[in-house]
Amino acid sequence: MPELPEVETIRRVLQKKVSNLTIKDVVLNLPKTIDGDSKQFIHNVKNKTIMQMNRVGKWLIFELNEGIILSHLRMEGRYYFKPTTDPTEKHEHVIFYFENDMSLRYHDTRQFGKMKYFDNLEECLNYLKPKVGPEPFNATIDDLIKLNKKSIAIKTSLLDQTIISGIGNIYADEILFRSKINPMRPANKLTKRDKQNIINNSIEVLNKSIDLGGTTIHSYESEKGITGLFQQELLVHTKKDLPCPNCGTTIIKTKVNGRGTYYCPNCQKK
DNA sequence: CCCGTGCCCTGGCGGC
DNA sequence: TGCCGCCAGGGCACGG
Repeated sequence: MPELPEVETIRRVLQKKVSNLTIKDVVLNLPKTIDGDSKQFIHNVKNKTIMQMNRVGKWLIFELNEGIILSHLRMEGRYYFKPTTDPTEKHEHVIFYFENDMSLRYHDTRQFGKMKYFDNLEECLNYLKPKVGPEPFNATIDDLIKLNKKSIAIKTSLLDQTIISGIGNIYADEILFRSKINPMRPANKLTKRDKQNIINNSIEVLNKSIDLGGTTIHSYESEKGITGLFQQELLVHTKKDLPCPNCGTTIIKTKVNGRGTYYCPNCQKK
C-alpha cells in the first residue's frame, strides 16, 4: 500500500534506472490500467525518452522528452526493471521495452492502479490540482482550517488527499499516535496545538520513512529483493494486543470508516 | 456541500 | 486437504 514515502522511494530508484532510456515498445496486457484511450496511450509514449521521475503526493510522474505519464499505484502497484528476455509474469499489466534490452514492468495484483498520458506537465498538474492538497512538508496550520467544518473522524480527514496529501492508512495511525490524538475524534474538535502536532509528526514520520526506504506490509516491495525498513519503526500500526511502547496499555484494533485502525486507548484518549 | 457506503480486484489466511 | 468467507484499503461514484 504505497503512501508518500513508498512512492518517493520508487521514484528515486526509477530515476536512476530509467532516466534517458527510450521506450521502443509498449505492451498492454490489461488495457483498463490506462485511464483514457489505451491505443492512443501506446502511440503517445512510443519512441519517447524518459527524462526524469517526479512525484506529487502519492502520484508518480514520468517526464518524457515530450509528454507525461502519470501513474498511481493504489494498493499494490509496483515497478520492476528486468531484462527484456525475462518471461512475462502474471499481473504484469503494462510493459515498457527500452532500446538497451531492459524493460520496465508495471505489476499490480489487484488491478486498482492507473496510468494516464498528458501532452505536457501543465495539463498533468491541472488534473492533479483538485485531487491533491499540500504535502505535510509544505503545509501550515491554515491548510488545516478546513478541518474546522468537518465532523468526521480525524483519521478519515488525514486520508483525504485534498486536505493534506501523501498520508495513507499506515502513517495516519502512526502520526495520530505520536500526536496523542484519538483517531475517532471529530476533526472539528482539534485544538490549534493538535493541528501543529499533526503537521510536525507527519513531516517527521514521512521523512524518517523515506530515509529508511518506506514500510513493508504484506505485499509492498520498493524493488525486488529490497524491503522498506520503516516497518521496524511502527509504534502502533499492526501492533494489536501488544503493549503500547509509551505506557504499556494494550493496543486496540478497530475500524474507522471501514479502515483498520490501531491506537493506544490510554495515550490517545477521546 | 457533507458524509457514509460500496465498488473495483486478487490472494492470503482462519475456521471448520 | 479443501472450501468458504473475510480481510487488505486508495480513490472515486453515488445517494441521502
